[in-house]
Amino acid sequence: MTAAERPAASIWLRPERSAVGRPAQWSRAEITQVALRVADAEGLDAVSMRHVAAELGTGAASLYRYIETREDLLDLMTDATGAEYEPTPPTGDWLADLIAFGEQARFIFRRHRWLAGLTMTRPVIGPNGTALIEHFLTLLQGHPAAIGTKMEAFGMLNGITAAFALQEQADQGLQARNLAYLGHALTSGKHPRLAAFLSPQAQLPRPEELAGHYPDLIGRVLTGLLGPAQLGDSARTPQQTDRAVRGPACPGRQARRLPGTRAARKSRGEGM
Amino acid sequence: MTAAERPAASIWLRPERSAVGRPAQWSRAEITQVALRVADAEGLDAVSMRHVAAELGTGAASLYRYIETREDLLDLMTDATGAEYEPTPPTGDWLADLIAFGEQARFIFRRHRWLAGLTMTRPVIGPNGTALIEHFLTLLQGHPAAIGTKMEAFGMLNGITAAFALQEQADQGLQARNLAYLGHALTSGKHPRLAAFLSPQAQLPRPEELAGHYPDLIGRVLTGLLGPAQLGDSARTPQQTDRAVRGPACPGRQARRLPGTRAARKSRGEGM
DNA sequence: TCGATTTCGCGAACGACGTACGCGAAATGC
DNA sequence: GCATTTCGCGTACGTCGTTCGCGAAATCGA
Repeated sequence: MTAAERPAASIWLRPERSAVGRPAQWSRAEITQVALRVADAEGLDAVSMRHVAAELGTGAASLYRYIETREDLLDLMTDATGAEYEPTPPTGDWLADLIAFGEQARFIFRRHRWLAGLTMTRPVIGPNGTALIEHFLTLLQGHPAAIGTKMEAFGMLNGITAAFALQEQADQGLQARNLAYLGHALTSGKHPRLAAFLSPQAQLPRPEELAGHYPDLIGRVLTGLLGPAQLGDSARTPQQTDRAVRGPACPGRQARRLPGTRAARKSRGEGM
Repeated sequence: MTAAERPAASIWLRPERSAVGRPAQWSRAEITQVALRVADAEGLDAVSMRHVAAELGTGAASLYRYIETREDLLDLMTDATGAEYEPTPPTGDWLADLIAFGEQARFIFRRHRWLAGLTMTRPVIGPNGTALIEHFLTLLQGHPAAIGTKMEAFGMLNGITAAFALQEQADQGLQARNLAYLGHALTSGKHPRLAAFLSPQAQLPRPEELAGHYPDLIGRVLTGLLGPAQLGDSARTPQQTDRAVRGPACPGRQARRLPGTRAARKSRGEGM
């Protein structure tokens, strides 16, 4: 009880089980898998201590031998999804590699509809997240940008991909409500331009089109952060302050160079 | 009871109060304001029916005369923040206008730290949101893109801005935990590239730098969706399928230039 | 002015939640 | 075999969102 009160380190820094005494019946990994199944099937709200415990055939209190809080469980779930990435060796075209990386993230977000919201609100880094960052940096191996800039790019890649996923999977009922309200609001006649959107036959739901924009958009963002892709990148001296590579983008403002930064945290799997 | 059971339309489509009977003591707007204060001061979790009711000097049950569920209250809060935008007339440079629009959103997200996460997970459209979309479309007045594409751009602008805000305001304690774990993970020696990030002296959070990237990034995204900005846009025939305007999907190389963003606005003498 | 009617205020209660406590059971090390 | 250590988990506490039902307060029609 000495100091274990408030701070409580990341769950991956706390020992899972001890060598002595009665051996545990399950493992964090098993519990995490059960929680993942529940979340995928019934949503994140269904991941309650009681529900997960019941799925294991026991009571809620038992779980507290494995985790200290429900948030620990969510952290484990988030990081667990990071294991679903299939790392691919760099091809020499870093931008294409990064886009492919993002596409994988998109599929994972689709597989676990609760994940995007969780990673946005609770970005957590565990073993899989760490490996993912390392892999991301491998894809950028030889790119001249500063390491801080690369981390920033990693964060933006994840953030925007999550935003994209959330847009794709917006709740059906909610969307219908919004549409219904819009339809009503238009009767006031105060929204002529919006009216043009709802007047013809519904052209709202067409997810494939949105999805088709992803590679382009994410490519633009990454180009903005890391500079235009060129195969000769690896020939240039790595580990410098990168800004020279970038296009001007917002010319009025910043022509400044800020030396190495820290920037993005937000690993791959993280949670709400 | 006939059909009012499950669907329950958007709260703005449900009557606030009736003309007959005992008049209500408060209004939805007043309750919303109280909830906003609570959320800003103590976070979204503190916005419980009991807490908000206590703030009004009453019991939790009373609130149910005004809203049907807590989510209604959250919806009201979300839409209420939409009133904080200060609409500005179009300057002729739509990209600059949209970036300024996004910057306003960023400030609002900063003012209400609970808002970004909420809009991502529960995108809701009420009166203020409707007006906001209308204003957004006004800024794109004359742009040749199809209306559906413009709506898509609206969604991406909001989503990415929220992702940006969430990145900026990532929980301090969580970040420290992540850093602590990373430090530990590096001892395995399996993450050489990541090690390069943590090895030098601490590069602590530098939010201004991240913030400085916002106009550039959002500009690139919007350009990707809507095509490069050109002042002559309004001269072209509006309301067509836009695809011709767009650049190639994956800008592998190609020297792209984004036209001025801020300068044009200033020359027209606009308030933000 | 006076019921009839309609709505409001809200105390009390229900079920589900996260979590703490404590004890008997089960395994280990000596 | 015994002391030690951990595990399983029933029970309980406090908080949450929400429902019920009743007395109070207002409006409406006459």
